[in-house]
Amino acid sequence: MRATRLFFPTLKEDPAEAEAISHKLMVRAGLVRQLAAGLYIYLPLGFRVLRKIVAIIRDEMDAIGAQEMEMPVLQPAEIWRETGRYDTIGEEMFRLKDRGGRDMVLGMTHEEIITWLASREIRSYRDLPQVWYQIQTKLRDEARPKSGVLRTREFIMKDSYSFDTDERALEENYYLHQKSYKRIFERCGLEFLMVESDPGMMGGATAHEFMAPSPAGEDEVALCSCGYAANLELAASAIDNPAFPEPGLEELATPDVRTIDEVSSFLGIEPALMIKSILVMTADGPVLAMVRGDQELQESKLAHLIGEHRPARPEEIREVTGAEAGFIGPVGLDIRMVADRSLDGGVFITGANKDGHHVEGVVPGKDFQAEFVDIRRVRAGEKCIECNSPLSVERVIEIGNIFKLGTRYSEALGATFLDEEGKEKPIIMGSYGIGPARIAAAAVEQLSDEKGIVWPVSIAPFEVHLAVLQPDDAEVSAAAEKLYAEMLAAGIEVLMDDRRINPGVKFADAELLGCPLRVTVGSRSLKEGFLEIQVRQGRGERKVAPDEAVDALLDLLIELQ
RNA sequence: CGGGGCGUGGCGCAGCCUGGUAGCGCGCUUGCUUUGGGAGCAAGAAGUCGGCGGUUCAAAUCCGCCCGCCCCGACCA
Repeated sequence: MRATRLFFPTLKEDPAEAEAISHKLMVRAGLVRQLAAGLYIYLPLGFRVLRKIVAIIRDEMDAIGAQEMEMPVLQPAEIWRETGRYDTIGEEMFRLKDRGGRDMVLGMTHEEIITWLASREIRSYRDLPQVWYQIQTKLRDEARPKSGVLRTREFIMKDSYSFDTDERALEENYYLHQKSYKRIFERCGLEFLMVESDPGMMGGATAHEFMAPSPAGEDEVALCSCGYAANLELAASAIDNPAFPEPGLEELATPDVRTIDEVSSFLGIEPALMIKSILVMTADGPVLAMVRGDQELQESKLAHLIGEHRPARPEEIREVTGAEAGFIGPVGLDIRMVADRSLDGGVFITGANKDGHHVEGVVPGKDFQAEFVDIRRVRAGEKCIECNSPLSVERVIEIGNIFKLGTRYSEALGATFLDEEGKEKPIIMGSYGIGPARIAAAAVEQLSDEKGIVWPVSIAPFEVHLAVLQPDDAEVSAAAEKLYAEMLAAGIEVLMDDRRINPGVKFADAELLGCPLRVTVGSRSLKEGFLEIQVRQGRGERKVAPDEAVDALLDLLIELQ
């Protein structure tokens, strides 16, 4: 490709609306343009990257025997009602009516459709196992699109679904996907982790996420040197007990001190000796959630236990506890109570449910009854539950996930098969997703430098950037054209910058675009009989004779793989 | 959905407080020069100042409503 014919509008300055590195660079390098919140146009260079990523995914999916198909984006609401998700998902799903007034939705995922298909076509255990996949656009009316292409309302996604006769076979497919995903992310040149994850609305039993470490990520994971790795949504840890005082209920006047910080410094005690009480409302009434004063509540863990909930409003807090938020506690309350395990067996200070007062000497399990479960948020430095080493916490971009769905969808949609004994059974399913745009953004986040993007060879828009410094100089032009033709013949993907612009601009654009190798053809070095090859990553440079350039490039490309 | 910020040629911004002929840098066009790290000179094109309404002799500027975009939080297969 010649730069004079390629549409790649580069920008000298960062776009005002961009915050994340990948967002800034992808816009500046002319890869994408934003149409509206969470909607992006992929320009030629961006689309080339996306296609390469998709090709790698397709290659690896095919390699584990998955079969690609294409499914409608527009779907009848009826099928989503059958699994119950039409009602549970809410505003995140785009909904519309067709001309006949029928309720339709725009697909945000395809469990319903694929299971519908399986329910009609799979009859016998002889038809199984099957693994079907699609690489298609999904639509979600995100509450908050952000960070460029990292969270958008429309995005392509590879989704695969496995259908098996039993848990063992599902286990096999799950494992195959794990291996396949690892190969995909390795081939894409990413640093990544596999962590335990919360199955969430997928409603499955086991789930893992593939995460690319990056400060631009939205998720956090807890990691241990022993290999323990989990999304903070469900990560667990061990924490030490403080030295507890004597038990024995005693009311304390704590006028105008409400927060944990205020109370602990007012009383001269450490926050770990307090109980933090949070009142939330569920469909079944109020629930008091409690963690130690120095800890934070992990909402997703609580949600697992009590279902959908929201923080109580001030007047609700008053009604339930008789006090304002700063003075509430478990003692004497007759509502559902959920306490973090770290509270079991200690002696604490907490709100007295009386304005201006706290109560000390509170023994959980004795002075109040509660369900003791893990509902606190893991923090760096706490101990691993597997090996007791200190945990680290890292910010990550979710680039893929795998779920064991079980029979959640097959039962709802009647996807069954007859086993060897002629008995009807629900198909055991798994669901596996990868976001190509997130792979691209994660690569930019992880590998860019102050000059621009540094693409891995496997997903670079072009492998070689051929900078022709003096396109009007007959000798330079001839040498460049010859090299260009040789590269094409050798199967090298090359972008030849033949624009009549200053060398400085050419170099800056080359570094911004981030192709792995740059070849410079200029009159100065040509007179001395050489060309320069620069490796984008690290920017090491070497001189080669024009005749040896293609071989040198091929060698370097292999080296960089 | 709650909180905050922003909206002025293609891009990045100033001007708004204190109302009075719309400005800067980059980019773009033409010409000449330059040609190994974002060139110089000259001449030019390009803006309903997000929208609607109000106040005023006069609104980019003041007031109200709305829309859009970004950030934090909630949410998130």
